[in-house]
Amino acid sequence: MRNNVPVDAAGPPEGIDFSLWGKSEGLPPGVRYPLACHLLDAAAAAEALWRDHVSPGVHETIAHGLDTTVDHAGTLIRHWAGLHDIGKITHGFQGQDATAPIRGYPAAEHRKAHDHVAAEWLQCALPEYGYPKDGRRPPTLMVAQLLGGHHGRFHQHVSVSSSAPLRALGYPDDAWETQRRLHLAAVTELLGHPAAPDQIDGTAAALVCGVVIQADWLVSQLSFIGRQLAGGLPATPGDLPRHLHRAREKVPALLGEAGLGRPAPRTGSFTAAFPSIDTPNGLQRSLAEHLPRLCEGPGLLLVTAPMGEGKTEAALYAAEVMGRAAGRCGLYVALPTMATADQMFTRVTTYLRRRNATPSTTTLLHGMAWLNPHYLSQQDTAPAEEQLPPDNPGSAEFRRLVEVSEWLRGRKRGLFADYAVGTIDQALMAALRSRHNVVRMLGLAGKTVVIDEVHAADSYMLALVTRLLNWLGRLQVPVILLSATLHHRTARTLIEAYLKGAGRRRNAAPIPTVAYPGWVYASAQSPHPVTVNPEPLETTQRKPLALHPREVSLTGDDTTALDRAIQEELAKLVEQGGCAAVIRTTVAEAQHTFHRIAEWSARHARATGTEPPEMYLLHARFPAQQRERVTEDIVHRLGANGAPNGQRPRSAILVATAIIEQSIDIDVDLMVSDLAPIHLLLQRSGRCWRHEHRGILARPAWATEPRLVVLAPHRTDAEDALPRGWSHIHHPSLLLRTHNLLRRWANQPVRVPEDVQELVDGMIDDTDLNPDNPHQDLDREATDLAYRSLGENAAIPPPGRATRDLYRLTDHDIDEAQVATRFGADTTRVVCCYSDSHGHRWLDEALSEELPETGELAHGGFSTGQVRAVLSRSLPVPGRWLEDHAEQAAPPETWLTSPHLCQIRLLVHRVGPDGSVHGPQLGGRRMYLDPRLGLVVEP
DNA sequence: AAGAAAAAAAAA
Repeated sequence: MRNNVPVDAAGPPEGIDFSLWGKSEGLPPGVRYPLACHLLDAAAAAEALWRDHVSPGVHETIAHGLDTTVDHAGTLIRHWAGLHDIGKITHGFQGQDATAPIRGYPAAEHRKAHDHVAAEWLQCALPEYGYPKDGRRPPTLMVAQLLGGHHGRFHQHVSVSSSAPLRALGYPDDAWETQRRLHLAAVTELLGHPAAPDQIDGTAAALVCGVVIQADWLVSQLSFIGRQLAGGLPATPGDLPRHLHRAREKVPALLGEAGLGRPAPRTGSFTAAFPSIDTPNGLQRSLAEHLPRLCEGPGLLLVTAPMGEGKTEAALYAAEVMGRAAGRCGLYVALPTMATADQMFTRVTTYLRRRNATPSTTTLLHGMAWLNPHYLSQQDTAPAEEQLPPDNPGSAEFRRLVEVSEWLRGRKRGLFADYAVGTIDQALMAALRSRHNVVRMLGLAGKTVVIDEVHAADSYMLALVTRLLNWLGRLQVPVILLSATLHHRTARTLIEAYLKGAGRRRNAAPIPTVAYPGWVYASAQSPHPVTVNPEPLETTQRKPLALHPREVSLTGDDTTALDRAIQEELAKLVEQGGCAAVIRTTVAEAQHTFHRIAEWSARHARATGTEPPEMYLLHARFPAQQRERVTEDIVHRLGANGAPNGQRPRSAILVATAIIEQSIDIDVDLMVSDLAPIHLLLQRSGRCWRHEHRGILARPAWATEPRLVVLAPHRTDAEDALPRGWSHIHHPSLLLRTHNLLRRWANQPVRVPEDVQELVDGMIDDTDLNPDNPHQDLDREATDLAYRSLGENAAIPPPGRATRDLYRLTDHDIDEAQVATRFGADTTRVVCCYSDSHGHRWLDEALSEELPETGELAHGGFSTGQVRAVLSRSLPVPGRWLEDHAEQAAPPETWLTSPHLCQIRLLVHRVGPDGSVHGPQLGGRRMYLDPRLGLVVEP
């Protein structure tokens, strides 16, 4: 470390110009907040964040990356935070405020954004303060770049080889330059001129940038600046120490209001964490017995087990053990969908409430979180809350312990809460080359990251998960992965990515194969031992599953044979009672089958003198509210609670798309499904006799075993036996392979979980499964590879390559649309509205509720109620459908001002004077919102 | 030509 800091220790230098401002927006006319004050505020905030908020484990990681002690790292970070806006001392920036002309400074052409100026100027100025500019990882470059990135995007290094580099870059030796140097000197002096580090690791620099941004966001709040202004501003440089002192006094309260604390470790046994579980099951016992001994620092835990084996509780317990061992006691639970995230939020908050005696913050993170009634801020309190029992997440008492500050509800800040639950996308955005990704990475760094249902990720998303694990391993963040079915190679790839980030050598011993069901624990600390559960896991006894392929013609306009096949499977149900689900591949097929089965079952019931079965239809193309209602209904009638309460129908048939594959807790006596890849079929079969082990259901006599009938084509050798649309949903290679696999297993019941891994691995690896179409397998592999490389391209580079240059973390020489957490998601949300003969538009067919065209809030803004009324009727359609019909589908112009409404499009239905309804014709498609079927599309 | 489900998008 160097110590040649050229600053006079006698006090801050004279001549600082307090009319140079740092903040003016939102302040009263003519009032501007001096830059020097803002810089010291940010330094004070960074200091407090480091002291009171950053996790002990993150302290270590950053200090290690700066090759110094935790204390010295803190001094450096507060110093750097105090320099972040130094680029505002330019004619370009100061001239922005037209109300105050600049006096005594030369004009300049120079118009670079102030963050860019910081990056350039500091690169030249820091060496005078002892920052090395040569070597493998010159700290000068790293610090300049990380401060230049405080708006969320990094700038490229400039080459500064000329003898007068600053002049060459457009910073001549003028009054501006004098002020920049004075500010730099004053801030450095006031913050104790810490010695420059010898080297800086890029991943640590990324986290430090996150801290600087967090500090800047905190002290840029108008309420805080207002308080600082009210306390009086410094008049001379001699007043600056007092300003810093005042900022230091105020900042802890600022962190408190924002909800930024440090979660306390949760300690105790499994039974203490889950008092409602009398006897932990095999998985939970195994982890409780072995994990505490294995965890001596950070690591990765992968758990593979079928649904219903208590994986969530096991993960929450493991997170306590692993978080404590790694000094990161926060928690992020990531799920594949918004619906599953909502459910998990309730479970996790209930658990945390039991585990935390002191108030803590928990956020729910996804695009529609604000619609969740359990996730309200203190401001919009539900009036009925007082009557709720204290255990209900909506109750006042509950919220006192699980609180969310307004600040944490702001964009991109939710991961700074102690605990968070949300979509996997929210975690993946930390690993995307998108703006402010370092803010998210910092949020994750202080937590144990749990990713539930990893199997739900496609190859694009898996590439992003892999890169994220790479970084989390490097940053020593504990990770827990949960999966129902996972190809063994995928499991290995994920573990390797984490360990590689943690520094594992390529030639290290191979990762042992994961047994199913089972768990693997990989230590992030050298020599990176990997442990597989020592004894086989005891699992819930399940009856073997009969997987029965039923071959029938699936192509062509005539569906008689197909309809009849389904009817034959369901005949006994109609006659004797029972519940079944039929899963079709496309929405149109589900609508068609629903229609046919409803007609037939009514007829057949009449003929046999029984009650017709209740019919349900579920797919994504229903208005949101209706979809939710149907879902609730199904779970209520066919779920675990229906049986004991007498809610289970005598007979019922649910027709659905793959939408019921995830997150719907129902139990059917029989399932019929279109052909799909085996891991998805197994996932679906999880709803067959799901609650059998609880012994709460009386099965009809015809249902002697859990049975999944798979509707498959006659032939297994050619693609044209499959309906054309299917190939866009599942690769034909996987469908034909699965079909052959099913034929092989047709007379042999599938034991769950024992046979699952063999089936899942076999579908991909067995060379005999698709002998006639080698080109098809190649095509699938090529497609997978393409998706994977698209994911890798959208992701930040691996931590090793980021160590020398942060630019690649956020550069935008790739298309914005390519930087997404999901690939090819071209979805538009539409609302079906109804236009009467006068051209008035309504939200309902009965013309009783108007389409909101003007906002009812003060400045024409739309109220939550109005937004909710529209969004609750919205449904997703492929964007392509609306492509050439912008005008026809255009929403009211006033919607463009609302971030929630501006993306919504309209499907205008005309209502005639006689009440007849006509849906819109968009190009070759006629659409109509059918009250029973959802959005029907006719070609 | 044709299509499950899934998420997100404003910061100082």
